[in-house]
Amino acid sequence: MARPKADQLTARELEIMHVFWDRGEATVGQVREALESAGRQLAYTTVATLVKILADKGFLEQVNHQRPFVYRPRQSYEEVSRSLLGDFLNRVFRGSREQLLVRLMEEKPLSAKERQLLLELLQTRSRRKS
Amino acid sequence: MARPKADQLTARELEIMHVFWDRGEATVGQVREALESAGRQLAYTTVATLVKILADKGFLEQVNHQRPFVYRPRQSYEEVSRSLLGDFLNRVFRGSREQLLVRLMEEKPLSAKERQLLLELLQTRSRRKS
DNA sequence: CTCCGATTACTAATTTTTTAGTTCTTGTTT
DNA sequence: AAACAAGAACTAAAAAATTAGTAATCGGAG
Repeated sequence: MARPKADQLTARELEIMHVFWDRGEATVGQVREALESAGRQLAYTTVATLVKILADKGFLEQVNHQRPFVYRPRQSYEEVSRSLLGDFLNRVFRGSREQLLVRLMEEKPLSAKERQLLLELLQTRSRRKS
Repeated sequence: MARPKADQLTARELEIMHVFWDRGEATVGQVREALESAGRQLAYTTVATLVKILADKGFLEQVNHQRPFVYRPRQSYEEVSRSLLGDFLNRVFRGSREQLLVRLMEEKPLSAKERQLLLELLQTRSRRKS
């Protein structure tokens, strides 16, 4: 038997998607430039290939018919990152948010902003004590 | 050019590692059984291949010389999960713990235990106000 | 209208991943 | 000692991932 299909965003695909989530829409050339500014240098055709794959997988859609084709995300950053996080949580921490939280927090102390957010989460996301 | 090397734990490798982290050490046969009980059915040789790869990558080490060989983790769950989380945080959330927290919490309300943990984190992990 | 440059489509090469079969070893049983 | 069975090592094969070259196309410059 061989490797089975699995339709997830890979590391490189995610880098591409970040460009689209930042800009809303872009051409292959613009993506290539953006990646270059961010320090990742890829050939134009490489980026084009990735964009095509992402379109095939349903993460991007073409919005015009004139040449240079413009693409935009079909799924929001919120949706995709939530889904990726869910997978990751299961794969690495077997679904334990607690475990994840412990690991997440043991690196650096909380910033003021993070502290603020946690306080807020504690209030809004906790089960009401009826 | 071709695909470059990247030495990370894959999904399947991680499943194997979980068995070792649970038991401390095990033979290939024991790993195969454990996976079967957990619902994943893999041929003996498949598991053997994975174990070999993990040993090559430095995640497992052989502890004896009699057959059947016994292996144990060389890196703790804490270390590996922290490292994986760090990568994930960068790749998906570009390092923003806040973003991750928001996504993590918007699924389900906090359990009592999680609530407790957060309270504790707020106290111990916050910067002291000097 | 033809050629040019940009862009898109097609092809390709290489490594990894996932899965498992085949062969080789080695200790045990008759 | 011969063969048997369990396990380890070697081989294999298909799909995915990553990277990019080459070929086709299309709109505009001359």
